[in-house]
Amino acid sequence: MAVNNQEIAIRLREIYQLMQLAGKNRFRAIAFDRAAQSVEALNENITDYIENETLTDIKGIGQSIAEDIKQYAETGKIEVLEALRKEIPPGVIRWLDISGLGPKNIVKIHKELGISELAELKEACLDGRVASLEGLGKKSAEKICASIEWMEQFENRCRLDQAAAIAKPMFDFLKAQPGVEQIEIAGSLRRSMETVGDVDILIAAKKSFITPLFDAFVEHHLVTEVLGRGDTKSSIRTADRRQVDLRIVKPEQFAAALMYFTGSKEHNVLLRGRACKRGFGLNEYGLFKLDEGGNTNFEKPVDYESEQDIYQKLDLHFVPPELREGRGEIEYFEKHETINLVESDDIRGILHAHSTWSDGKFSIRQMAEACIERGYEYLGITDHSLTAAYAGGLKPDEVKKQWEEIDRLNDEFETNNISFHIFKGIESDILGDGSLDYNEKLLEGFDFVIASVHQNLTMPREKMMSRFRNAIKHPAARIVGHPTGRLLLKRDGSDLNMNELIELAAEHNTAIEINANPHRLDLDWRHGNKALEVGLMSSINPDAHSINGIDVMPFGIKIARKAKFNKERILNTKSADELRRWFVAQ
DNA sequence: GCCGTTTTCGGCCCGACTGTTTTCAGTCG
Repeated sequence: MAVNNQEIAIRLREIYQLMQLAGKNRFRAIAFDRAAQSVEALNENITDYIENETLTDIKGIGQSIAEDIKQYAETGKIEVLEALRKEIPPGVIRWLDISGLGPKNIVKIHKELGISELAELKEACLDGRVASLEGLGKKSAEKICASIEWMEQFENRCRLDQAAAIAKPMFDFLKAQPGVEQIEIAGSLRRSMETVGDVDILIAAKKSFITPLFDAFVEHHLVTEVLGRGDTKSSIRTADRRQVDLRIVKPEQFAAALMYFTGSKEHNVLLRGRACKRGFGLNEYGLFKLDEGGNTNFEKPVDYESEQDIYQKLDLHFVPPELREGRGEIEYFEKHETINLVESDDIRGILHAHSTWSDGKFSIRQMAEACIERGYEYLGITDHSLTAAYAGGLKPDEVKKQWEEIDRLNDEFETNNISFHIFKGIESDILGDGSLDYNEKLLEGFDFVIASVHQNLTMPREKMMSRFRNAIKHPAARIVGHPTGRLLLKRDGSDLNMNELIELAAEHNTAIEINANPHRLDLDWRHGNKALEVGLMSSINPDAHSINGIDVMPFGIKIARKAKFNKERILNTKSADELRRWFVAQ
């Protein structure tokens, strides 16, 4: 049986979650989580390790877990996992995503109330059963209920990276089928929304190919459920409950259909209104000339070949899919040919990465070498600061030792004529009063400081703002990290006046990062217009805790584009020398 | 269950906050 790293990591993490719930030894449970993390961070394919019997070379995997992995590769099952699944009903695992509710109380509620579904839990919160349990009360029940409601809002949505991971194999598979003349991903995934509902795939094919194409689609090995099967559209669900819609249109309809199904709804409404004013009708089948009575012959669309052609007929330049949100893009592309958005090739270095000095999985050298391999010119190491004890935050004497290591590595690069530089950075906690984590003298010693909030994210808005004001005004702070602290589909971020924050940051020449981790994508792209207006600088940062963690950069770049950032306003498009100058300029 | 310049046992991320309590357990980052 062919297995991949992701799949193994998912099973190991499920064991971890179930062990927590089953009240097994905490450290034994954590061992499975650690093993899952190691497998995820692995650069090689785990099957190599299985075949060579070298699984225990992987940090965090010992004899026992190695056996479990082998068992899974051979039989598709893991004994421990199967036993745990019998003990804990699958519905209860989802409760772990409820913020404010942990394993202990989950088990208490599950056992004492005899419920195991999310909907039942919400019911029990509302009717007072949860509040009546010992150790829980009215406030706890309210908090759980609010969190469930928040989760329900996003029930059928997934993160951009999850959607992309499902779309890719489907897209590649369909593209290779006979009769496919054109194929594109449409919908919110094409627009690079941070969360995606359904994955939409659009194909242009002649009539005779339609049935075999839909057949191939619904029989794909990832499909676990066929939700619908028609002549123009079929929908399926995958094992992880994601929905994929496939539409097949006539080749001559493709451009209009792509435009229509890419959306957004708001963008489409504006386009249709614009078409109307110019004597056209626009829908998913094409662009049509209207007569004076507003009628048209739908058999005879206006000639066009691409989205670009359709935009042109509407007196617009091509609007990149990321910007089709009905937020001023029509007015802009009426006047301008292009917006010059930042591109992957513009990125020259990495500015937010952790190492084994705090909670990263790889040494500074390994992270630097991974950056060199990926063609980057520099790396800013930003481990956690003192207060982040849970993440192994650096004590002042450790900071100095880390600097020595960085100096040695930089010397080594220079001696060997490797044009690569490691910047000494830190991700300093913004403390409750907005001060940073080390004394002024130590802070001055860093090349740059990323200031991030990690604790007390739920302070009232005004308190939170005064905290950020102090941090932004701090001369050492050059970048604000993940401003709201949100975790997409899991936790709302801090309540902030983002407009004020952006203005203040621009005024103090402090950048606000676009955290490229697909769980965060924070700064939110919706603040792009304000950021553009005041000339805010940003930096697209992977917040990498492993080598693989560097490879989330494309998600950050997409969000930066969506937020209308050009190359000039992104710090890590600068050369190392330019950056050094920017860090010291106030 | 994993790991080890502390190596076959005894640790393992630890301090703060919250809500429930009346001295603390559970959760979070």
